[in-house]
Amino acid sequence: MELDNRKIQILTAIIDEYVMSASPVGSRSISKREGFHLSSATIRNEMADLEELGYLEQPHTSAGRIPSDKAYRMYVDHMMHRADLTPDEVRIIRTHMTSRLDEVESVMKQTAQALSAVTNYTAMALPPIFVRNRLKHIQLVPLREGRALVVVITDTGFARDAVIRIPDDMQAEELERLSRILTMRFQDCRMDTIAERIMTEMGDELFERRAFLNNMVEAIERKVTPESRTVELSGATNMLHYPEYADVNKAKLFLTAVEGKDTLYNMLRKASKLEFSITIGGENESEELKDCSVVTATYRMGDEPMGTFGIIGPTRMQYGKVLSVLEYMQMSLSEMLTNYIEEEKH
Amino acid sequence: MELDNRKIQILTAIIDEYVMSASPVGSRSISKREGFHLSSATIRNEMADLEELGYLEQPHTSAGRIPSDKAYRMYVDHMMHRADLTPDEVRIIRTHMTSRLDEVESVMKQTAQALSAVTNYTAMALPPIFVRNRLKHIQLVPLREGRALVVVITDTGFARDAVIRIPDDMQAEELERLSRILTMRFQDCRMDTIAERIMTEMGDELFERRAFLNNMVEAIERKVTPESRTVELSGATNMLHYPEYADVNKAKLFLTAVEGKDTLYNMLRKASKLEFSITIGGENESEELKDCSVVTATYRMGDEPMGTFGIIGPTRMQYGKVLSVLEYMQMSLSEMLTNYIEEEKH
DNA sequence: GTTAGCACTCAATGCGCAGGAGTGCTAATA
DNA sequence: TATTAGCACTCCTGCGCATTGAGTGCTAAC
Repeated sequence: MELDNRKIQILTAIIDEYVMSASPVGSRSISKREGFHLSSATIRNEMADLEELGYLEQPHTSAGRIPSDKAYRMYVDHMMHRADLTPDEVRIIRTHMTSRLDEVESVMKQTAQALSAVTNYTAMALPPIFVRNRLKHIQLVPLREGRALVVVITDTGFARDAVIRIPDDMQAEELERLSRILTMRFQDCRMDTIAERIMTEMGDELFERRAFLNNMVEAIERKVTPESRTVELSGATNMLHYPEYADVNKAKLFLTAVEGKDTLYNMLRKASKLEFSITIGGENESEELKDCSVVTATYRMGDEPMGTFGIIGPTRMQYGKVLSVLEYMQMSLSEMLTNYIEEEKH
Repeated sequence: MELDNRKIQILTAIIDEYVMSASPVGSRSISKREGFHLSSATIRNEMADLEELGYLEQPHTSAGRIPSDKAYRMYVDHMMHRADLTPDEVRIIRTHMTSRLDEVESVMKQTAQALSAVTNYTAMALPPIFVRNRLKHIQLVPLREGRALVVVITDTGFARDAVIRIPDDMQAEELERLSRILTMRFQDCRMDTIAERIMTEMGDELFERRAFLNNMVEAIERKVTPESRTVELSGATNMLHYPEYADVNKAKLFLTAVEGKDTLYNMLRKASKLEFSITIGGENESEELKDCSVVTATYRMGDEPMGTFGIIGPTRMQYGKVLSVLEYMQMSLSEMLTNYIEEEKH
């Protein structure tokens, strides 16, 4: 026995129905559907087959059927069609995205908010990761006795800075000279290796300034690495609308899992290797998300993937719609960011 | 009839009991308590009086009594005693507070985390508000053709920065000169007035650079004002442990109120005028928090109040413990921050 | 003023029963 | 041979009802 055309049609109908209603689908409701000219008995036979094949499950004997993870997998791989965004949905996204581009963190926050508002699921977003960026410019600015500002600028046009201590005898000219040397020597060096390279390559040369160098390098590293594992999260409570989470304990498990953002961070980092990813129910590594699905997309600056965002919802999810929304958002984010660096680079 | 000593003793006992058990307190359980040598009948009479006075409520005729908001108010104002922190609690707080002081946002995040971990309620924290700080230094750093970084440093030692566009013909020397002039002229000027003052006092003088000035001033304003209304939130799901929120709809209301951080932001801003504040149940302005209590504390840098943090819990809250925890945290934060500026100022 | 005793109230719990949605199987039908 | 009508069966769901027990208020005695 195998999955013929009619079985696929029926399976699709069951998934559609279940996604809408959240309750087990009976044979009668399918046979009454537009486009099916089969009696409920025939559907029943087919459903029994689909169950045997592992695409359907029965909560108990006298209930209808619900799709299994395997069914959703089949659905997203072969049966699903994208659902274009309505003008309304586009409008919702647009009204959320108001931040200026140079405030990346807040852009990502708004991305998450827009996604959760438009999908009614939980949304998350990873800010751009700078470690793979390259150094464009480094500048030390004297502030006052004993303090200076160190500013690094990446090839993607973003700046990070930190106030650092400097030796009392260090003058403006020396800082200026150092800025020039560091910029010249370490331009195009990747941000994640710069700290080490500065110390090994300059440590001996500037032996008497070693402590200062160390200081500076540490400050840069702190600002550039995603130390805090930031994940912008929005709409966690959206999940409480769905009958899957009518039970407080279920809700607690889910909310606790997303509140401790480590799980999400790891998932997104893993997904950042892929343009899009869909993880269904039991495919999730995290125990608490075994009856959720996670859909992610990765945005780029130019050719370089920079960060990932996505949504979490019940396995019973509107995959088509969600994918379209993510695709739209990926496109506009990537475009915005890419234009930004093009402009930066002239 | 008035509140004599015995009534107060009984009321305290009922509150203690109810805070522990979350279920209506009967006369028997009080009469059996250590220290009471009264029969349940006597307690019943007293309880009837307390109800008449508005300190107790009865969910239904054959249930015990629960304390009213008025009772809690009385309790925190007159009956409560602080509960010293256990070494364990101090340790929990310490292990959470690991961030460097110059990364204020992450310090506040950790403050909220520590508070929620140690109290098992929901915690929130407002980062320092810079508008009342004074300018110490302003620096324009040339980045490359058409761009510069503007950095402002406050008397409290914190730096904010933004990338701005500059006219193509603007050279490094001009930026340096401008930095010196701006710093000299507007040093000690309050951050919330600086934008306006720069425009009125320099606008004519630097007529040909007016557009640029405007640009710069706007960028500063964006970074300095708490536009994003950031509230660090932690442990929202802690509330789901309490029987008050066994119903998903209750939970949803609470979590939604807390997720849209505006309510919290406003509450904290209002509370920032007070060293400590306790708001009980119906005293809350926000409808969704009418059966929560909010306890806040304000931390300072030197003499200046800088921000506020606090916890939200069910009205049935361990007020004594919570106040002690907040007091401890207020002290250590204020101390840390004050030392920080002392050091900055030499 | 305090307490023992008692009748009363009312939410919570458990049980049984009817209703209904849905199934699988069989036999008839096209 | 595939489809379908029919039917017995399963099992969740909701409802009504009686039972239980914690707690009360009141009265009368101490």
